[in-house]
Amino acid sequence: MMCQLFPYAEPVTRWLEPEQQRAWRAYVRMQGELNAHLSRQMSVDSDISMADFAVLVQLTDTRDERVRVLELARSLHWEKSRISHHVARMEKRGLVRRESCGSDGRGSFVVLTDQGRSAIEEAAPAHAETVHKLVFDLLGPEEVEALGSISEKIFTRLTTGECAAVIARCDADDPVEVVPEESGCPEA
Amino acid sequence: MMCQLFPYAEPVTRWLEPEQQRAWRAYVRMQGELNAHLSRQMSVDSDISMADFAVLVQLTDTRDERVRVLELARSLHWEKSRISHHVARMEKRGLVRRESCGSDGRGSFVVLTDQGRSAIEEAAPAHAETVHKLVFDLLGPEEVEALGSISEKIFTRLTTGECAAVIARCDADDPVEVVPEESGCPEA
DNA sequence: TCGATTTGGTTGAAGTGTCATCCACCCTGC
DNA sequence: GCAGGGTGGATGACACTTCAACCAAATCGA
Repeated sequence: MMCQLFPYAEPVTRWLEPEQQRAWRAYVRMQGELNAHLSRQMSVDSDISMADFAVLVQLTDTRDERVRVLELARSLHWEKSRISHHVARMEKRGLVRRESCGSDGRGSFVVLTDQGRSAIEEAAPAHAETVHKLVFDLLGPEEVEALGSISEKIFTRLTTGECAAVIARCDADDPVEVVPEESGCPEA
Repeated sequence: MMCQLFPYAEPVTRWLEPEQQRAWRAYVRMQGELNAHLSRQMSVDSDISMADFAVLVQLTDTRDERVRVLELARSLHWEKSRISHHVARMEKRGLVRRESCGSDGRGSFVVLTDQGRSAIEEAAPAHAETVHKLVFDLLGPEEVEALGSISEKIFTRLTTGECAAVIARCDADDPVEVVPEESGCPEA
C-alpha cells in the first residue's frame, strides 16, 4: 500500500508530525464548531436548515427553478436516498414541489415554490453576514487565497482517481469494484 | 448590527466578494467531502466510527483511562445529551463502561475497556495514514502552517465572546441571556 | 422483439444528533 | 436542617443520514 524500499516489511505507521498534528487538530475542531454555529445561526435567523438552504441555492441557480432529482444529488454530492428523503420533507413544508418528467417516465423534477423562494431570500443575507463575521472578517486576502487553494487541492484529491471510486456516491447500486492502482503513491 | 455611518438605515447586505465566494464554496465542498471520506474510510478499516474514535482518543489521553461524562463533553465540544446517548451506544458495544463516581453521587465516569483499547489501537494507524493521503501529502509546510493558523483564528472567534454565549453548549439548561455587545464590529 | 441490465427514484429500518424535559444530587443562605 | 437553586447526567421525541432493498421505465444485445 505504501511506497517503500522493502515492500514485504510490515508497513510502518506514518504518524503526524507535530506541526501537522497541531494543524490537523485545529482544523478538525474549527470545522466542527463552524458547522455547528452556521446551522444554529441559520435556524435562528430563518425557518430553514443548512441542508434546505443548499437545496434551495441549487434551485435558484437554475433557469426555470427546476432540477432533476439526481442532478441535485450530484451537484450537492449527496446520496440519492438522502436527496429523496430531504426533498420529501421539504415538500411537506411547502418549500418545493415535485413534478413528473415528461420525456423520461422514471424521472421527476424538484421545483421551487413561491414559499421556497421567499424562504431563501429571507435566509441568504443573514447567512452571508454570518460567514463574514465568522470567517472573512478575520482573514487577510492572502489567507483567503490560501484557504481556497488548500481546499481545492484536497477536494480534487477526494474526487479524482482512487478516492472517487471508493466514494461511489449517487449511483452506487452495485458496490464498485475497487481496482487497486499500480501504487498507492499519488504521482500527479 | 453593522458598522455604518447611517445607523438607522436598513442594513445593507454584505455579500461575499468573488474571491471570498470562491474560497468559501471550495472550503464548504472540501469539508463535506473530507468528512464523508474520513468516516467511510474509518468504518472500512475498523469497527468504529469517527465519533467513537474521538471519544476513545480522549479516554486514552487521560491517565487512568477514565473521564467524567461532562468533561468528555466539554473537551469534545459536544452537547451533554449527545455524549450521553453516544456513550450508551458505545457501552452496548463493549467499547466503554460506565462507573459511578464516589465523591459526587450524581456523576459518572466513562472508562475504557480492553475491547475499546484494542479498537482504537487497531483504528489509529489507518486513520493517520488516511489523513496523510488526503491532506498532508498534498500540502507544503507553509500551507500546513496556514491551515493551522486560519483554523485557529476562526476557532477562537467561535469560542470567545459573543459566539461562545450563543453556542452555550453543555451547560445550557437555561437559555443564555445574549447581551448585545457594544457593537457588532469585532475590534481585535 | 424480448429478455437482461442499467438508470432514476422511492421506501423502510437502523444509527446518529438536537432539543426539551426531567431527576437526583450538591451547595448555599437562612 | 431545610428550602431553593444550580449541576451532572439520562431520557424520549423528532429530524436527519445511511444502507439495503425495491420498483418501474429506459436501454442494450442478440
